[in-house]
Amino acid sequence: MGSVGAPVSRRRAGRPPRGLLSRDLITDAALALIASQGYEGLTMSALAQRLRVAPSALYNHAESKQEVLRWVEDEVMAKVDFSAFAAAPWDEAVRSWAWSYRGVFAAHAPLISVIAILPVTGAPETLAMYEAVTKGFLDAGWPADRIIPAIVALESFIFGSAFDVAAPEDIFESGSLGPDYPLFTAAVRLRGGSQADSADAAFTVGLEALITGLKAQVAG
Amino acid sequence: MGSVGAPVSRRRAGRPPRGLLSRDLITDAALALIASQGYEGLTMSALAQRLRVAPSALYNHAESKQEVLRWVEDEVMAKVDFSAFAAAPWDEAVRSWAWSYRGVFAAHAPLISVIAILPVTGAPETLAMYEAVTKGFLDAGWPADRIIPAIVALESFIFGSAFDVAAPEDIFESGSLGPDYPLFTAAVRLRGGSQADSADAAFTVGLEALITGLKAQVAG
DNA sequence: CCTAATAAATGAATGGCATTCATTTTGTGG
DNA sequence: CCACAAAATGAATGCCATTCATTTATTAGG
Repeated sequence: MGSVGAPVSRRRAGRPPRGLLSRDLITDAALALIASQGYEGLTMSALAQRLRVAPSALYNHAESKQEVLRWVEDEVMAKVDFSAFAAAPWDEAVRSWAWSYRGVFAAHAPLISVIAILPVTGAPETLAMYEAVTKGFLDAGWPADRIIPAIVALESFIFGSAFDVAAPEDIFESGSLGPDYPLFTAAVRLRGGSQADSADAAFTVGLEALITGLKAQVAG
Repeated sequence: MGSVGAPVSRRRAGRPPRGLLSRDLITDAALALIASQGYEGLTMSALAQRLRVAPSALYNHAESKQEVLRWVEDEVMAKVDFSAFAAAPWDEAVRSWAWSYRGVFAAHAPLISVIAILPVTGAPETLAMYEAVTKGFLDAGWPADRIIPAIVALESFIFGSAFDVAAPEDIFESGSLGPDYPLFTAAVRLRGGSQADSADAAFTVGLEALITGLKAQVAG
C-alpha cells in the first residue's frame, strides 16, 4: 500500500476482492451529497467520486440516475413521521403527519415532481406510510371508498406547500408594476415576518381548512 | 419526403436585413414546441431549428434557457381564467378559477417547480390574476390580512393537484408487496374509473373541503 | 481442484446539452 | 460617411448521463 504518499492511489481495472458498492452505499452517498451540495450537485460523477469509484461502476448496480433517485425517494419518505395515526385522534394525527411530511419534502423539493407521479411499487417505506394513514382513517370511522381521494388531496396540498417553503422573500414583490395592482400590493404588505413565517401561516390556514372541510364531508 | 430541391438554403453569417427573432417569436415557438414535443423536447437547439436559426442566435435575445422559461411561464399564466371573480359569488368564483388553474398547469407541470418560487416581478399576466383574485376576496368581505395566506394555500393545493393529473394509472399499485399492506391495497381497489377520474375526484374533494374550511375560518 | 460463467471494477468513447466566442454582415445615429 | 451597435453564423467548450471493451476476482458445477 501507499508508501509514496499516494495522491489518489489508482485502483487497477478488474473486479476488486470485496465489493465497493451496493444499493445502500450508493443511496447513503447520494443523500450525503444532496445534503452538502443540493440536488444540483447530485451527478453521477460526483457520486462516483464520493464513493471513490469510476462513474461507470455505478451502472453495475443502478440502471440509471432515475433509479438512484427512486432509492433516495424511498429513504426520504422514511423520515416522514406518521406515528400519530396509531394513537392520536384523527385531526391531530393528520396535523402531525402533514407538518412532518411538508418539513421533510421542503428540503427535497426536486424530488416532488418525480415522486408525485412515481408508482409506489417497490417502495416499502412509502407503502408503510400509506398503510398507517389508511388505518388511521378507517379507525376514525371513514368509509373506505372516501379514503384515497382524501389522502391524495392532502398530499397534493402538502407537496405544493413544500415548494412554498423554498420561495424567496420577495416572491410577491410587484416592483415598478405595483401601482397597477393596488389591492394585491396592499394585501401583500399585511404579511408579517419572514418568508418562512408566511409559508407556515399559509400552511396552517390551508391544513386547518382541509381538516375542517374533510370532517364536514364525512359527517354529512 | 419531397424532392431534393434546396435542402436547407443556408443563410450566410452576419446580421440579416430584417431581424429573425424577438421575445414574442421565441416564446411562441417555445410554446409550439412544448405542445408538440413536451418539455423534454424544449431544447435550445430544437427551438433554434424551429425558428430556422442557429442556436447561438437565441442568446442575442434571451440571457439563458431559464429566461425563455420565464417568458413561457407568464404566457401560460395568461390562460388561467379568473373572470368569475368579477361576477360570481365567492365560492363559485374560487371553484371556477381553481379548476381552470389546475387544468392549465396540468399541461405544464415542469413549470410548477419554477413558478412556485419565482418572484412575480415583471410578470404582468400573473399580477393581473392576483389582483382580480384579491378583489374577489375583498368584495366577499374577507379581512385584508387573511387574503394572501388563503390564496397561497389554494395555490399550493392547485399546484400539487396539477402533478397528480399526469400520474400513471398504476401509481398506487403495490405489486408483490401488496399483501403486506392490506388496508391500503383494499382502499385503492375501491377507486373507480381512470386515473383522470381519480385525479378529478381527489381535486373535487380537496377543493370543496378548502372552500368549506376557509369560509368557516373567516366566519368564525 | 479445475474451469466456465458471472459479477464488478476501469477507462475510453459517445452523443446531447447549454453556453461562449470570434467572425461576419447589416442597420443606425451622429 | 463613418463608427458603433445589433444580430446572425459556426466552431469551440465543458458538463452530463450512459455505453462498451477490457480486466480481474469470485463463485458454481463437474
